[in-house]
Amino acid sequence: MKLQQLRYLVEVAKQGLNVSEAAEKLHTSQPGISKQIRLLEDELGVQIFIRNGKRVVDVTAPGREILRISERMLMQAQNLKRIGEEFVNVEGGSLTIATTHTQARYALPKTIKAFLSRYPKVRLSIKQGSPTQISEMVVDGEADIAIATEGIDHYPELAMLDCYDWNRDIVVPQDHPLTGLTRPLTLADVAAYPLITYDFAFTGRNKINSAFEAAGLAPNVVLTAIDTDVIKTYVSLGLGVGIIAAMAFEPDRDHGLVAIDAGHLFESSTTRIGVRRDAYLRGYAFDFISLFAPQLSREIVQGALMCEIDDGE
Amino acid sequence: MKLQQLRYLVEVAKQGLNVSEAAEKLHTSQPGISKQIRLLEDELGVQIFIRNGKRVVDVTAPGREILRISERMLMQAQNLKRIGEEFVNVEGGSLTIATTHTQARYALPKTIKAFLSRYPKVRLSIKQGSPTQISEMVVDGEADIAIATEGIDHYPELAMLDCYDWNRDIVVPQDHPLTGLTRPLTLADVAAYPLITYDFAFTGRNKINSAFEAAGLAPNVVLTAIDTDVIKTYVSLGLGVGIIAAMAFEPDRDHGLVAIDAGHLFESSTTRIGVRRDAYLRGYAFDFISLFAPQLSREIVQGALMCEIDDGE
DNA sequence: CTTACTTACGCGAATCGTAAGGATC
DNA sequence: GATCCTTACGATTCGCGTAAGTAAG
Repeated sequence: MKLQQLRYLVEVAKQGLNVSEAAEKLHTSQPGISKQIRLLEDELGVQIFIRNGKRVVDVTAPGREILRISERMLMQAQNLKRIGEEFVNVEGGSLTIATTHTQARYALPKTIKAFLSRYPKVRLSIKQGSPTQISEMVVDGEADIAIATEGIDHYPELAMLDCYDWNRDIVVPQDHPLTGLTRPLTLADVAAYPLITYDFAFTGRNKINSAFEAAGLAPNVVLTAIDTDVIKTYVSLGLGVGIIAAMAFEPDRDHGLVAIDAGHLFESSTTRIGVRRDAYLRGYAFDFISLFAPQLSREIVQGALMCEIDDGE
Repeated sequence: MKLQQLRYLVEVAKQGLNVSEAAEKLHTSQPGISKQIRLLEDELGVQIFIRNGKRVVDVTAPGREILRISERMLMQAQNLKRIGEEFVNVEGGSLTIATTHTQARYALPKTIKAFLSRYPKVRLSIKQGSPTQISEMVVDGEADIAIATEGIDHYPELAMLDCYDWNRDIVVPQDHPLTGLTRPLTLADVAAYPLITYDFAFTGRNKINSAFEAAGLAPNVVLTAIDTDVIKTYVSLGLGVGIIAAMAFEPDRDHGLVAIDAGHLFESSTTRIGVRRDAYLRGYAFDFISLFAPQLSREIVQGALMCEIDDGE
C-alpha cells in the first residue's frame, strides 16, 4: 500500500469517478492510475469501485469506508509537511482566511493589522466568497480558516467556534421620517418602507426574514446586496431603508446616514470561525483566531478540534 | 513521502532509538532504514532525530510531532487492510480479548458463549495478563479489546468504557466464626483474621487497601494471589479469610465455603472495556462489547471513540 | 464514432541488501 | 575492541508514460 495509490483513489472519487480527469489533475497518465488502483484493490482484497464493463460507475460499500480513511491519511501526510515548514521557519509561512465581504470589510481589519505587526513574515491572504464557497475552500484545503455568520455549520469536516454575537441597525438618510421617531422602533415601522438588505444566505439574512415572517409582515425588499457598502450607497440615494450589521456602520465615514439600533427587532446572529478538524494549524494560526476572538485560546480551539465530533459514520 | 519511511521512523523510536534493532524487527537492512529516514528528513526539511556523531540519541521537538502523526497514519493503513478483510469475509475473522484472570474466569464465559454461537466463524482468542500488560497489548495492536478493573486508565490511546460496578464478598470455611455473626460485618471483624486476597494492581486490590487504611486498620495479609481460585483454595485450607470479587463466588461449585456480602465495607469497583481510539473495529467486535455490557451499543461506543479525547498535545 | 478504461511494453528511478568506512563508548 | 551508524555500489523491483486494444454510450 502506498500513499500515492490513496491519492489516486481519492482524486478519482473527487472527479466524479472519472479516471482520466483525475489523471489530468494529478499530472500523470491515466493507465498509471488505473493500474495502481487495481493493485490496491488486489492488496486489500476488495473492489473499491464498481465497474460497468470498462467504466467506473460507483463506489462499493467498503470503498466508501476506504475513501474516508484514505482522505484522513492524506490530510495527515500534508500535516507532516506543514510541521516541517513550521519548524524550519517559525515566523514565516502563509495563512489563508476565507470569509465574506462583511467580515473582511468591517470585522477583520483590526485583527489583521494586529496580526501583521506581530507576524510580519507570514503571507496573509484573504479569499472572499459566499458562506458555502468559503466552507468548501477550507474543506478542500484552499484556505486555513473560514469566518462567516451563515451556513457554515453542517460540514462534519469542520470544527465551528463561536466568535461573537451581533445584531442589526437600520440605516436611513439623515432627514428620513424614521429619525424623528419618539417611541421605540417596530418591525412595522421598518416594513412600511422599501427595504435594502443582504442577499440570501449572506450575513444573517435569514434572521431578518424570519423576524418579519413571525410578525406577519411582508416587507418590500427592493434590493439585495452581498456587501454593506452597496446597501449604504443605495440608502444614500434614497432608494429605501437599509438593514445592515451594526458593526458595519461607521459614523465617521458614513456622512449623511443615520443608524438606528434594531437589536430588539431581530434575533442576534453569531459569527463563527471554522477550521478543518484534522488539519495541522501553525502556531500563528491559533494566534490569529485568538486575536479575532480573544476567548478562543489555543487550548480551547484544540479542545474543540478533538471533540464534538458527530460525523455520522 | 512513503508509508515505509514512516514505518521505519516509528520502529526506530519504538526500539529506543536503535536503528539496528529496528532493522531486525522489520526484517530489513540497517542502512536502508538509515537512508530512508534521512530522505524523509530532507523532504520535510527538519531533523527528526538528534544524532551525536553517528549515534541516534534523541528525538527533536518536530520529531515528536511527526512520530505522533506517523503512528496515526500507520494505524489507519492497518485499518484499511482490516476493512478489506471485513468485507471479504463478513462473518469470519479474529478477535483478541486481553483481560485479567478474574474477568476471563467469572465475567466473560457467558459473553463468550453467546458470542461464539452468534459468530461461529470468528477465531476468538483470549490473552491473559496484568492490567498494565493488557493495556499495552491493545496499544500495540496485539489485542483488540482490553477488559479490566484496575489501572487501564491513563492511556491516551485507549477509550475506556464503564461496563459494570461490583463489590466484594468475604469467603470463609463454613464453620468459621464469622458465619455466626448476628450483627453486620465490620472491617475490624475481617481484620482480626489473616487475610487472603488479590495481588497488588489486580482486581480492585487498591480499593481494599484504602478501606482498611481509612479505618486505621493494618490487616494481616498472609497471601496474595492473581486469581480467585487460588484464594478460594487457601481459604478452604483454613489459611485465612478471603476477600474476593462477589461475582467470583459460585455457590454450586464452592462447596465448603461461605460467602458473606462485604459490599458495605469497600468502595465499589468498575470494570471497564478499553479499545484503541483509532483502531478499526469489526462489526462483531462491537457486538462483543454489547454482549458483555448491553448498555454499550455500537453507537455509544463509536461516540466514545471519537470524543472524550484529552491526549495532552 | 466518440469516450473511457485496460493491456502491453520499455525506460528510468528508487529501494534494498552487501560490503566497507568512521565515530563513539 | 565492540557497537552503531554512514557511505558506496550493484541488482532487482517498481512506477510511469506511450501505444495499441476493447467495451460502452
